[in-house]
Amino acid sequence: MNSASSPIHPELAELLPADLHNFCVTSAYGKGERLFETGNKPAYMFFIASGEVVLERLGRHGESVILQRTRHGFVGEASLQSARYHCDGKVTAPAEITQVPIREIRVAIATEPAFATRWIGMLNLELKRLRGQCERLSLHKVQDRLLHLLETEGEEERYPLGSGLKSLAGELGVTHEALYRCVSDMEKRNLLRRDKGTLSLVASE
Amino acid sequence: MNSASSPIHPELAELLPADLHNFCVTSAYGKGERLFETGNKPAYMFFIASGEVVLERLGRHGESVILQRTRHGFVGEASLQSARYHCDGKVTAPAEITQVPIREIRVAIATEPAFATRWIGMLNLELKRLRGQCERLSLHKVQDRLLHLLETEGEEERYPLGSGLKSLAGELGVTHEALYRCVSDMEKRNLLRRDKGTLSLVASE
DNA sequence: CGTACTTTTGAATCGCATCAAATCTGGTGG
DNA sequence: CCACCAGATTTGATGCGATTCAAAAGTACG
Repeated sequence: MNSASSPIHPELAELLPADLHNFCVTSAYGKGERLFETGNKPAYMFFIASGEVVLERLGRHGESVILQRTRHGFVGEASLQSARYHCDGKVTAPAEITQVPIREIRVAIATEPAFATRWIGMLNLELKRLRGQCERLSLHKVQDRLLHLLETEGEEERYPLGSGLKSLAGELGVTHEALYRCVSDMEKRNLLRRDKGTLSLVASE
Repeated sequence: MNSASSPIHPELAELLPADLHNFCVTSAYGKGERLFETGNKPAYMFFIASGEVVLERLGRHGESVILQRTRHGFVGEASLQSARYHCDGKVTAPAEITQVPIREIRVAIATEPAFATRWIGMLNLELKRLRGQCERLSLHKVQDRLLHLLETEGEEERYPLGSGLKSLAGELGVTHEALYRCVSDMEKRNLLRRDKGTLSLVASE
């Protein structure tokens, strides 16, 4: 389903050194495609320009756990030096994705200190995001988790739903039923608005 | 309470370039001491050689959330390029800690590619650990979280308790009462052993 | 010895998971 | 264009498990 290559995303162009641009291949991906699977040997790093990708791990009983939902930026950064993927990368909404060969990234890090510093900056941001997610998951009520998400990840207290509330439920670590009920409760109490594909907090006072 | 400096931990010595060793200061810290506080400007990176340190963030209602418990390795790696700390670093068990000036680390990353690569490797490990923690926190039952912890973080299915079950409860995102009950249940059912300061799984078949 | 903290147990309550089923939706092929 | 299907959405009922509040017993430390 991949289409022809095209110019890379400006943010990616700014992060990568110029001599890496030639190794980039940008393609369109359809919903349901896999970027990689658990156990495979990582060969490419994937930059999401648009659409949505989730990192998913399967528990021993087949339940899926959403480790990360990305609509923008790299997924699987941690696989730079790994021998195998430790989760699956699945496209959940039609996406524009640029693949960059990991080997070349490693070389660039070892030869271009400025790039290494930028890469570290990216990892630091991801660490903070993950710490935030842990903090969120240690809240006990669905509403608290949802508010925390809107406050910390939302822009202007608005948060885009990639592929519906169901996938958001996975990210919040609750069942979709619980999230549906929570959202409709909060709408009734006029705390939350839901417009097509976006959740937003209603300004209180 | 800090005592005189001493030779740095071999693992740290291996990570850092030789010319950074002179900037390291190793001291003993007592329980309750703070390495840093939310809002402060990061000046040092802290390497825990022994003891225990937690990263803690206070919710708006004063509840504390444990973001990370470290008994070995760096804490607050993500603050390398941050203007401010976004959580508190608290010593929870008497510790040997080496402080390294952040400025020098930044310089070293920008001038020694091999060190940058090692640093990135460390960040990648931390990312994986955090993803594991998110996975754990999205389990719904205390017992499942505890088993997951023992299986993924334990060595030989043994896991050292730094400062008691209470702090572990925080890390698992449950109340200490729930954890106490869970542990004693599992002991009764002969699934778990608790020796002074260590939890270990009982081999099943 | 007293104080502060952890550990432990008990009882009541509440929120979420779970199971079930109905409705709605977008997309497919006839 | 319509029938149909797979998936998402929504609502309902029930039970379990964790939170919460309370209190007692154990423990470390000055």
